[in-house]
Amino acid sequence: MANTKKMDYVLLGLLSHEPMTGYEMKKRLDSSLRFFWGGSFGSIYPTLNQLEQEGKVTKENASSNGREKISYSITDIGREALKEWLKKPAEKDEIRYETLLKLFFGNETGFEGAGEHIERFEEKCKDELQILRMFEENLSHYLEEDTHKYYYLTVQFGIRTYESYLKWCEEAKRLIEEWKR
Amino acid sequence: MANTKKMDYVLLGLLSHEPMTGYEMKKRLDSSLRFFWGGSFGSIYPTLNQLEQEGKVTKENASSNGREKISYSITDIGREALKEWLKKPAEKDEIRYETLLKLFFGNETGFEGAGEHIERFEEKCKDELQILRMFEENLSHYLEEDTHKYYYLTVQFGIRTYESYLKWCEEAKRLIEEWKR
DNA sequence: CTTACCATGTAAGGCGTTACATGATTCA
DNA sequence: TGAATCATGTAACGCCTTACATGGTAAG
Repeated sequence: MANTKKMDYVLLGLLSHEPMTGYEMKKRLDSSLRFFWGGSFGSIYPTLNQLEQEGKVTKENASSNGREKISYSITDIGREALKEWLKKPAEKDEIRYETLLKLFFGNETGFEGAGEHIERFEEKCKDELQILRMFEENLSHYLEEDTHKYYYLTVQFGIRTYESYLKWCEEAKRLIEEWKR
Repeated sequence: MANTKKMDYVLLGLLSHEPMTGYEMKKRLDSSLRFFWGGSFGSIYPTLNQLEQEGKVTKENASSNGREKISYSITDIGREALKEWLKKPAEKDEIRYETLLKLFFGNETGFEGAGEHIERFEEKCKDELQILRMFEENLSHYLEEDTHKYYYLTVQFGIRTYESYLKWCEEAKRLIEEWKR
């Protein structure tokens, strides 16, 4: 149950904001949602067809100049299904950090190796934080729109998180130096 | 590549600390590693057999009083494979938070619904934080042992993270109250 | 004219959970 | 005596990524 697919709700959610193509949905997953969710074309397109058969979305040919393009819109049935799901408590919040895994078993490679993992992680965090701060800045100009408010909350979450990751990096590096001696 | 299975390295890593049974490995996954990694019996036992066939672990019958029990130990080949993997940069650090997903699409259910998700999340965080602080307290008495040092770093990571989550919860609730008016 | 991007889709295969199956021991 | 825990394992099934396949347009 906790491991059932969520892609249908993700797509319905995106379409609840505005009609768009599958390609555009992928872009949203890679930008706005990238911090806490993901997905590939291989799961987007089949799910969209399934949603159409269930009457939760409608297709509309939006091709222009011979470039194939399908615009999807959410239906009342789809919106109801989305709302129903949204009302239920979140089932699973999980993190999977290979960095922490490698750190946990760090004894095999020693403090040197552990330090390298932390430094690489630190760089990644700085990059992500920069992206999130950009989102924050952009969003701050459009906070009147309600959908942006929710987006803003998730961006704040990300910023807080990465900031605390960076603080941990400092502390961890300090501890390791201490242990090296 | 980033999505190849890691279970073999997880099990090798656990066995690099000391020999143990598959059942015990599952318990470690559910305690020490629970914050950043997971796994079920359905993936542990088959992987252990695979590792044995690859010569990376050895089995030893450790049954007592008719209770079936198999103790696994890591071999030199296994330790080499583990080290090799540990030296490589982490490929994927990802979070999947259904809570944030539901929050992101919060416009469909409004501030009330969003607030409820945040409060449930807050409770979960408090529980997790309490567990982590217990680990921290226990570990602090045994920090001379090197393996515990690495464990300690990951616990610190968890504590920092949940603390910042809780701060975000406060801020998010405050913002929502403001927006409600 | 070539690279990047827009755009849709399928097929294969791996990974991992859930559920099932079995049985012993410990503790209340 | 019943529940919880120890202990191992398999089978079915679902989900998702990767890779492949195709073709148009825009920009440099």
